[in-house]
Amino acid sequence: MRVLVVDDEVRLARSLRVGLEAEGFAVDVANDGTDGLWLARENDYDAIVLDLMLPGINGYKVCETLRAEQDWTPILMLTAKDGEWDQVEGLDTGADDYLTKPFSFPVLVARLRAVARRGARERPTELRVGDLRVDPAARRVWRGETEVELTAREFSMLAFLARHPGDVVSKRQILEAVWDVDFDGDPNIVEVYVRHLRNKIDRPFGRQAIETLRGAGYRLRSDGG
Amino acid sequence: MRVLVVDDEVRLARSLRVGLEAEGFAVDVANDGTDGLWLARENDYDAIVLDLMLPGINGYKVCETLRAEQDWTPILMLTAKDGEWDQVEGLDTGADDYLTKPFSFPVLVARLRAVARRGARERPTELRVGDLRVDPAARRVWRGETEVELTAREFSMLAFLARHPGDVVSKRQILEAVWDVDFDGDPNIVEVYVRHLRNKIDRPFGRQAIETLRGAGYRLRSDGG
DNA sequence: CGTCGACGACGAGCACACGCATAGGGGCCT
DNA sequence: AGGCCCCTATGCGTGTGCTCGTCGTCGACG
Repeated sequence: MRVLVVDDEVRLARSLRVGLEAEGFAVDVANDGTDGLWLARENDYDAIVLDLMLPGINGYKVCETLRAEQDWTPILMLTAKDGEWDQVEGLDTGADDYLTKPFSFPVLVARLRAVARRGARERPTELRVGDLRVDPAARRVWRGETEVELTAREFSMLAFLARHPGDVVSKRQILEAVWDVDFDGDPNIVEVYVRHLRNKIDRPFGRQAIETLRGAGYRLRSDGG
Repeated sequence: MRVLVVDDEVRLARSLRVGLEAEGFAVDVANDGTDGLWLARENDYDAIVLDLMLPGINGYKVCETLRAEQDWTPILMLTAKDGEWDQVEGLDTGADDYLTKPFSFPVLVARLRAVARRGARERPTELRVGDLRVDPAARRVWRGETEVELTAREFSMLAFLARHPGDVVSKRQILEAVWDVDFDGDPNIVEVYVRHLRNKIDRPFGRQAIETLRGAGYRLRSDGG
């Protein structure tokens, strides 16, 4: 169980290292945000304990950056005063849990085990394919900076494609994912909706994100067209 | 140290009772939400372990009800699948901590001690979505500076929406959260209440906080409209 | 290099189910 | 007894999903 501790308070960091190692964790320590980010990128941790207040890059940004780079390592955020830190905000940044200082060590361990056990869940938050952004939770889509309105079916289909960027997906796969596993209508419907999608996310922007592979299926270009 | 365990899984409840008593807790057990609520009202516990999925009144509602009655007994929420339960939502309902099943017993004990030690906290939580303010504890709502009067159902529904600002919530989700997990009546009821809400928090202010997404559900604009 | 076949693109039209609106009855509490 | 709230029931408009027929285009093969 590998853990990265990012905290600038040297004494606290040290006692965390000792304590966690006694609990059987393998611990790395960084004393500022830059180092923390670097270590997090280079290694594969089971969890990261991240202080919010840091010299250089603060914990908030570190977390945000990792998530933006598709790194979903579980993060336990440490916050100094509960007043100025909004829990919701913390979790929204992409942290998996938070703890308010001062905290008791057993609680930290318990929480750490909990977030690590849950593991790096892949986040549904936002799919990015080139300059195409799909947010399944909010059911919103952007091409670059402009938002695009899609109907339920259109969205469902784009979301499916966006989950397989650069891959060829057959008509059958699309039918099963977007319609039903035992869909037996006219497969033509897929072509119709591909067209609708192209009219909304490609044509107005003079781009070509959805490619046709004759006899094989469709492919969403991973560079977004 | 008195603890109330509310869980419908009889075997789990029993082993929790045995384990916690071995740890020195005095344990009461309820097997459904109704009993749990009743026991919580009648007695003065140091903490409550509350399962989310319950027959009768679900854990979500139990928690909400207690808080509405100004009962701040620390609550540790147990959630079945981490997928369908949003941690933020759990904490905002008024729970003090949460634990995802399956969990290890020592972790449960540690967390339980932690929330109990912290004690009955005074309630801060207020949900803010744009200029819309929802106070789940006090059951009050403001649009800007003017307070809005809502009925129980209306409030429950708005609170749910406010816990997912900017996200689409399906009619099914709303039914499960606001009504019951196994609600089987006419989903039309959701539309009716959406209308009521709009009449109270949107129309008088010439705003549009609740959006309709055909075939998908509803969305509370995160800027409040 | 030309022809033919198959697959996909396209446009328009139709049906329907989804969501909106409103009214009214039943139950609970005061 | 009255009022309030919750839910059911029904009609209505419209956006959405889907069907269908035709046209265009790619690719294979002689």
